[in-house]
Amino acid sequence: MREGYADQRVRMTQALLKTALVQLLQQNHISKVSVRALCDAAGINRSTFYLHYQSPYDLLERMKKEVAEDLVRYLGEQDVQLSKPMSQRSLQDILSYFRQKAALFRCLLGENTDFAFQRELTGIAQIMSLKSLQTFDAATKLYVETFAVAGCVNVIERWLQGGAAEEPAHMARLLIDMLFFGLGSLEGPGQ
Amino acid sequence: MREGYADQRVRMTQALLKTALVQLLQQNHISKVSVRALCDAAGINRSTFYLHYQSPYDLLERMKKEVAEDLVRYLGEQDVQLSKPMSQRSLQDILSYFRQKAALFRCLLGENTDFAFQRELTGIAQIMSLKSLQTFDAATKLYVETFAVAGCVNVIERWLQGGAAEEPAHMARLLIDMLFFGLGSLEGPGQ
DNA sequence: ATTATAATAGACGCTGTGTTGAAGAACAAC
DNA sequence: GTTGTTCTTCAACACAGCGTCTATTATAAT
Repeated sequence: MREGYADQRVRMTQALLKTALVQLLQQNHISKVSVRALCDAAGINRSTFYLHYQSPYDLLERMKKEVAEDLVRYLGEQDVQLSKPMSQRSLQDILSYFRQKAALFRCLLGENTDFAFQRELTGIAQIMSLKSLQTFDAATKLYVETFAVAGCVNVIERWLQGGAAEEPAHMARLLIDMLFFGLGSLEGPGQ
Repeated sequence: MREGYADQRVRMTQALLKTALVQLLQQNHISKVSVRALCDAAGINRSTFYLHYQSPYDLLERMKKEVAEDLVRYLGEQDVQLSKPMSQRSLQDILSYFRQKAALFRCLLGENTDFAFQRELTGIAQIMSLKSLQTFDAATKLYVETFAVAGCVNVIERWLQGGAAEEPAHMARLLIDMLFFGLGSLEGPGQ
């Protein structure tokens, strides 16, 4: 069940399938990715696929889960603090991480998958939930979190789709400003 | 091609199919909705379906387009001004409209469809684009719009999923505050 | 080298697809 | 109402992909 314990062949097979899926998702929506095409692209026998996954969806979900876990681990290592006022530095770290794995995130956040990964990220944000929100009632807190995460995730997605041209520091500053001070604080072309 | 010109039978058929799709989307992801099941649920012959649509996806896309057009028409009638500081009153109108058609929007924005409708709404917002953003460079403007629309749409989605319990006025105020003044303005349980 | 396990090839019935042609029913227009 | 048109139905079609299975081969772990 767990990744690290499998034998060499298994890891190879799964890696090939993951790569193939990312590749196919550049062009087709996940719903149009057939087991056949996936296995062809991976150079894997169709029977073998079923030894590991139930469907392309299943594979995609597991990839999301892995990426999410990896992200959480990274955030832990960097000791990123979403609590208290989120520092620009922390956000910048996160953005750098995203840019580093741009192809994967672009795939998982892109239009060819579904909302699920965005929800996954929302969940992460909730776990690390902003301390400053704890004074709100539950309903409001949920709305605020949703607003913040959805806004950020979608901006990040656009940033990645556009090739992540801007520097993480620049994006971090923009996000922080919008988040904490609102559009009102942005009057005029800031910089 | 256009809806209004079709004969009575056509309108009946399409209405039945739309209702059936909304129904099926309560439980299944769009990718799992087969033409067969859709036609069974609608009480329509499978051949007939292909006379009007290419696939369940196609049907869903057209529904989204219709809803979007209807929304734009409504916004026009209400003379909603997203330009200048968006008034709470305008936003409240929009939210009331959403609540009024809650079942449909919940379906179109929910987890069983894809990002497309959210993008559609982003497009609408861009057309009515906030005047106050025109001073920004193109890239920043896109990010700001993305942030604002994604945040709002996702909050609205959660609101609808939860049964739209809060009053539109309350939600409008919350959104306006988050949008223009940021999370910093929300300290403490406001009301 | 032995053993265990993974990957392959090929076949199976099944379900859904998209199209077709002929027959029937409902409609709009007169 | 009758007429001609258009829409819907029904049954059948070849075709794609699915998910499972068995026997066989290949390869990693010990």
